[in-house]
Amino acid sequence: MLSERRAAILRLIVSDYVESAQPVGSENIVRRHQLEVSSATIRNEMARLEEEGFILQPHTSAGRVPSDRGYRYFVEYLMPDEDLALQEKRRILHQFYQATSEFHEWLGLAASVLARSVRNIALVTEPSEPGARVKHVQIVFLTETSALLVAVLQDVKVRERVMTLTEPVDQETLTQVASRLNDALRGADAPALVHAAHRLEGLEGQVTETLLRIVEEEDAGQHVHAHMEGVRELLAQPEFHPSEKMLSLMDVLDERRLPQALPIRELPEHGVAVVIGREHSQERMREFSLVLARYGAADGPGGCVAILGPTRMQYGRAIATVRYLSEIVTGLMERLYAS
Amino acid sequence: MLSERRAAILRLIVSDYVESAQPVGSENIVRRHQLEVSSATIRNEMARLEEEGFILQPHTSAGRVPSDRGYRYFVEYLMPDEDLALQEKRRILHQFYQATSEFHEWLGLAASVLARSVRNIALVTEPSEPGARVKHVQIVFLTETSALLVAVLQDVKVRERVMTLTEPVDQETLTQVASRLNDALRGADAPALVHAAHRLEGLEGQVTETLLRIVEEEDAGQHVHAHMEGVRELLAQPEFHPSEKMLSLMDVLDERRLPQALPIRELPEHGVAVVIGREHSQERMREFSLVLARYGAADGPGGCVAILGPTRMQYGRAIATVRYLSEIVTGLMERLYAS
DNA sequence: GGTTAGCACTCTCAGGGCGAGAGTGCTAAC
DNA sequence: GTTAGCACTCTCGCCCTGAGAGTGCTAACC
Repeated sequence: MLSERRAAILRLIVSDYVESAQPVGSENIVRRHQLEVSSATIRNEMARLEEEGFILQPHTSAGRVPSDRGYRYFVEYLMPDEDLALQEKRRILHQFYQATSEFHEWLGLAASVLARSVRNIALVTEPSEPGARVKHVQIVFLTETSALLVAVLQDVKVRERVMTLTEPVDQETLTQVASRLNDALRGADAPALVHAAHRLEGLEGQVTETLLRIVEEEDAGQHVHAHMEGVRELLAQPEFHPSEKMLSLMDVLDERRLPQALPIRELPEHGVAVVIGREHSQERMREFSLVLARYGAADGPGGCVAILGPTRMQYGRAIATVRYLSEIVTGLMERLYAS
Repeated sequence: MLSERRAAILRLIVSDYVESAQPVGSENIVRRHQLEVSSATIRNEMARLEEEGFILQPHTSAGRVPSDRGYRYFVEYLMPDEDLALQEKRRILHQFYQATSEFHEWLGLAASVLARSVRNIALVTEPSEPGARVKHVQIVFLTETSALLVAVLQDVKVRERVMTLTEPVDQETLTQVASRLNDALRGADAPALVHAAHRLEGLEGQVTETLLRIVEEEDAGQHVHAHMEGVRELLAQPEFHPSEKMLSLMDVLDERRLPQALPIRELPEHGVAVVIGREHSQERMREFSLVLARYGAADGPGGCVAILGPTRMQYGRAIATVRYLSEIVTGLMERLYAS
């Protein structure tokens, strides 16, 4: 434990440094906080604090900076037990009342509020539970030899998977299978599914095994998705030496509507479109170039493959790669929608 | 149209500048490409190119840099019609054979391959189709007064939504409603749903309206999600003046397993955990701090709310905000799982 | 013994000066 | 139309310097 005075000094160093991002010196500390002692005394104490590893000096003749250990001590013993002002709480809560009622979007909102509130990166993960269980199953006809398995898990999570079938079936059969499995597998977790998979045969067995794989992946936390916000806030902090151009890129990326900003509709049927710098309709994109291509069948569903970079770009290579990947994805999709 | 020689010079300027990120000068251009003419000639031509707006000078006595118009001309007329080497194509294709068979993940893979291949940001959107149609509907019992609507759209997209019901129902009823709606609404698009919503009453009407809202949102492209990769690649380019610390942050973020890296299991039931700098088990996180809290009921599903930033952080504020938001999310979740 | 004034010392940082280097445009001759 | 030559401009890296900030030590003081 630190003596009371040393602790007080450490507290001041931490809070000043957090605020200014500048190493804090003994002289400054007395001046800013009107301490009753002289800077020499502070210096003596600081020397001790440094010996014990709570603070460190970037170089001689610089002020002190808290070490990890210093921060830890601060968090553990020195930090005022802060709580948000009532007003701020109300402001935050308010935003949740206005939003949609989709839980998923609430999480995104939480991340966004958090990031803006503390000017750092905020992460909010989707909920998950160790022992995933099947709540409901549905199988949808796609083609004669493929079907979409939709599984609702106990914690209101929906997982889907395309299955390739060994023999042709119709929706009627699929619905019946789903109905039987719903009775048999309600509330089943991984071990129960293993058991059931041994017992069941044919289509039912195949579906059960797919369910098992879904549940196992869930248990392994493989698909835990996190909403991330505030990268721009963080990179704007002085320790990252932010450059003008970098921040303007971050602005473009933080824009939630980036995918919508892609001029997909204007794409030629085949081939690659290039938008360079000031040709962009959006102000923010004026420093960047975009190389993009559509994928998917001409009259069917489709999306786009794109590259975003500075106007200084290897256009030839970019175009060739975008084109090739859009072809690959188109191929994959044809296989999925089958024929 | 540019004269042949001027076009050739523009091409050299573009390709040299793309490679080096340095303004290119007349002397250098003749030396590097062993031109038959002198630098003075090049200078004359360059002066013309600048007059016509194809290139520009950052300042007197700097070399020339292509303008947006210059790049455009390059892309339109000067660019060699590049195609990827067969070997490279094979390398790319190979990765698609190894991966899972989930279309969604293929798109992520495409983005990742693209980003690494051209060292820029890659975007790949999920497929979408202008006139969304309902393919299959399922309704899952959650609580007496809430149900989960799962809709499969024509283009194999699954959308879910929690519905609050006006009167208590059981799974039996829900299944019947779903079955009737599946017959009535197969292949329905937005206008058809509007029509049906008018005709149908009670629970069926409510579900149809929810479906309508889902389809409308889909048509508006509101949920077009894009896989984004390669932010780090791009920020490492010289025009962004990348700093050491920034790149190390990007490394942490590009790590796909970031959510898994959060030590959720070790979280206390209530309260907030703080991990500072070198306390992290992961090498890469050593320069950063993490403030995190669990949300969700103690024995039910849950996730985590976290802040990631440099060790220089307003811990007090961060802790208070994380705590408050985890409480809010916990509350929302309780309402969802109801009681 | 703790505190402090005084002081010599160290190191960074911003600014100025300077020369090298790169690049330009112009002119006159080929 | 091309080019050698030249004067000119501007950046950039380097060095130097002085100011400023900060430190540790010592000796005196309470």
